[in-house]
Amino acid sequence: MEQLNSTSEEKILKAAKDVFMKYGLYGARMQDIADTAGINKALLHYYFRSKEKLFDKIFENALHKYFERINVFSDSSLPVIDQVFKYVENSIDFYAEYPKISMFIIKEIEINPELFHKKVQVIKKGKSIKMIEALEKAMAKGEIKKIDTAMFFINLQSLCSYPFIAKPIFKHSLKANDKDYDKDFSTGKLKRSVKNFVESSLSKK
Amino acid sequence: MEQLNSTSEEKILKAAKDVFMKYGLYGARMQDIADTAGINKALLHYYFRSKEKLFDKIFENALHKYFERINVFSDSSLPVIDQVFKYVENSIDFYAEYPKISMFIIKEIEINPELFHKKVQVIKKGKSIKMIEALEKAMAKGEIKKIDTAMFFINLQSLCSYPFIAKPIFKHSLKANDKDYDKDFSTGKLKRSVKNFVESSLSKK
DNA sequence: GTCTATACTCGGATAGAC
DNA sequence: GTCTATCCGAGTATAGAC
Repeated sequence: MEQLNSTSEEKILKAAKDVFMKYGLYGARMQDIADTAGINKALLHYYFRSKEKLFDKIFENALHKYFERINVFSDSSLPVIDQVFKYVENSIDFYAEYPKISMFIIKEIEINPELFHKKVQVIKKGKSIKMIEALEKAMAKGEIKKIDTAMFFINLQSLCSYPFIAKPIFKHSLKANDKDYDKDFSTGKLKRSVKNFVESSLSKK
Repeated sequence: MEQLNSTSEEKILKAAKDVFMKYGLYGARMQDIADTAGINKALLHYYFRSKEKLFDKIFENALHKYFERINVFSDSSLPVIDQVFKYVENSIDFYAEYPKISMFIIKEIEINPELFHKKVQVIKKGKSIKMIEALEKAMAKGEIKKIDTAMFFINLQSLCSYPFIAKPIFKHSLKANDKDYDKDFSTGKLKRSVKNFVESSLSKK
């Protein structure tokens, strides 16, 4: 899957992302990355010195992208529910594009929690989740139901990301072939159903 | 983490499960499994001949356990909503006990889809999901709202399993330390919130 | 910058003693 | 059944030519 109009470094990063996301740090093979990138194995070391360093780069990029998405919550003047709707749409579009990102992060945390904590501190600098803060405010003003905002957040993340993660299982369980699942399971349908969840969880009547 | 009152074979299976679930087939190391089991590397080969064969055993066990859980749906005389409630409780208890099982299966499908399909055919023999069938029936009788049952099933699985899978991320994002998360995130709270989802999705009024 | 050839380490597997 | 010692292929990394 060589990309013709890109530098070797870009090709390597793209290939490394795919291979590391599939196999993890220890499961991935440098040869596999080189083949995927369509270049020679020695070149990997020329650009990134070692497997660990290359992995580090990929992992860091993934963390950035993920936490950026998680924590965007615009301070617009819209009602908070509409803001959550917007968040849901963006999240689902995001996961449709990067279905494996959260799994990748989760797996690597399991293997190397220290690395994760170190890197996340740099990225997040102790910021708390904006959506939760906004919901707390709205709740205080009586705009929405009284809820456990952290649990709501967990539920929301679950609904938005798990369908993409577990796609291979669902595909099979629901006895649909590739085409059927991808057709049935349009992101549009998912968005509607998650929004229903938001509505019934937050709306007062 | 050697278990004193068990045979070597049992120790190996337990250790192999932990190590394979953490690192996957290619990332796992036989030495690591042997150390975890508190036995010698040669003994692994004595009992299971090869890494692949040992992995196969573990993967098969996981599939069995997982699909058994997914597909239990009692034919009791209870209203279908109560049956779904029951299903939710059992599922959450199950995932609390085996938090990594679905992730393990998903990752390995990604790496070796053929193996998965072969094994699942043996396990499932083409059976479709009982809960979905029950819901379709109830819907036809007008007992519940008109819904997309497959999407409902996906949502339900998401709500029940993702919180356990993503625990390491949530722990961090919600800025709680281990204790806090485990306290806050009681399975009781989760069960209630998922049941609310079921209620508002299915109940006619 | 990119390649081929090669050094060296790691990890799966086996032989053989007990 | 369980261990130590060892073999050998696979995988990371480097040297050096172009």
